[in-house]
Amino acid sequence: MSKCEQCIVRQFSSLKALNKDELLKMADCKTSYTIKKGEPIFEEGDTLKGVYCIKDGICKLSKLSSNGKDQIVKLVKAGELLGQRSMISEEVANLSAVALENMEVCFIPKTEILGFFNENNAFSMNVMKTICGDLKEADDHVVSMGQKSVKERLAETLIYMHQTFGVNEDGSLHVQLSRDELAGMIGTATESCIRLLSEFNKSNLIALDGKKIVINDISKLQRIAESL
Amino acid sequence: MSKCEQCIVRQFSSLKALNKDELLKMADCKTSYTIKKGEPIFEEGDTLKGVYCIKDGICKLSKLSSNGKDQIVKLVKAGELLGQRSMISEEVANLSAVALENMEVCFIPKTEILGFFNENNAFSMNVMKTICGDLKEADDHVVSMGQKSVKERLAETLIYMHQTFGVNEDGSLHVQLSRDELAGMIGTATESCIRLLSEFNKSNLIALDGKKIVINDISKLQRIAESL
DNA sequence: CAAAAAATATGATATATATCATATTAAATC
DNA sequence: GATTTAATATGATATATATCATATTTTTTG
Repeated sequence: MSKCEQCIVRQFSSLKALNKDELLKMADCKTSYTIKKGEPIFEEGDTLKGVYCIKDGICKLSKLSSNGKDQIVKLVKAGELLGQRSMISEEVANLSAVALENMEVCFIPKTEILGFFNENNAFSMNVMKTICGDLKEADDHVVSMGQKSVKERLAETLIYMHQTFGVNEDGSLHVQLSRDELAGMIGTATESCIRLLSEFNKSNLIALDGKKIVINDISKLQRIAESL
Repeated sequence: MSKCEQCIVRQFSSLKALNKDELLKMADCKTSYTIKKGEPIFEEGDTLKGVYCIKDGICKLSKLSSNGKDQIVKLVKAGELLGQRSMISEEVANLSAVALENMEVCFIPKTEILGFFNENNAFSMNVMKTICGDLKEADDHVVSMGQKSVKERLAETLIYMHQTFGVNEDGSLHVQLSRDELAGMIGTATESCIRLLSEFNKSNLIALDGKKIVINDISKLQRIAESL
């Protein structure tokens, strides 16, 4: 069993505030497992008994709307934690987390995390700042959703994916979503999403090759995203 | 100068965790003032030097989108605090806070709040839970914005205002927004908002009298809001 | 109180987006 | 590898929503 010390999650998340003793304690009670592409880590309404460290892979956080469709609220990558909000609020999960690729995650029981929380001020401050960052992002997301057209939101989403998750060797976006999922991110019908992608393709803003998307002209996309 | 002990904000906000000593300390360094309808408490980009307690009145939290329009993200009423996120994130304000009615607010310097934060665990836990609650609300808001039609969002917003801010003696919604502001809440054009209000009025779901809105059939509105 | 300005309202029309239909391609399964 | 199933793509059309124009009402200002 690894000691958590060299783990990517430790480098990027709130956990960087933990000391050696705390890391050892955590390593002792963690459970590691793999999640296959398409499988859930947890689902909305689930009672979470701890938090999940993402060691490898990317997942989507989504919520089922009353119209029967899923809205993807956020994508989360290796190095981040899941389930912190539910733990602090002492509520069931508000969002579902589903793997977009094969993933490696560790589960840390709530009691352990809450222990660090009470004893290690830097850790609790980190958690707090992460959640504050999420809140700011979510507020900005509401503004985009309310004020931008579908085309603007698509441009914005492509840029977000490019900047946050980067590209493969061939220059294509590393996160690969189905057209349906992409539509679920921007809040539109799948056909509309496909049509706009074709349009961006025809005007050479992007290049399409199956599920692969290469961004050719990010500054023009940026201008579209900002209603200019 | 009042001692904060009996203040409505103390009863409803994170401040309920403060003890008598802390309240006296806070009373000592607070500054109270009034804000007239339409005036800002702070604006996006402002560096906040503390948090604001709302003693009386309601304000809107909004953000200017790149299309030049304001999206209202949230309404906040007496008993709540403003500026907590910026304080924790150590960032400028992400949203503007503008009074929808004449308001009474108290300003508490950051240093004071951070002091309580470090010494009083119940207080910091309360702040944290409030922010987690805001995050959940914001995520749900994103889902509505992405998946619901303008009509559904209008219905939802009317219900939200009814349930959160209540009604006057005559049964009209207590929060009074201009048509323009209401449009800015649901993320639509002012004319569309006006038209849908007329439609709801004609089908007797609501009654309109100037800026006053009376909800006649909340269960039918609920059904509209939920795409049923 | 009158004049000006702003907010509300409604019609006409344009545009964006959703929906339905169907073809084509890619992926999964036997 | 053939068959089935799902994903992608595109056209035709319907619907929702935005925009522009203008009238009416309300509010503000002098």
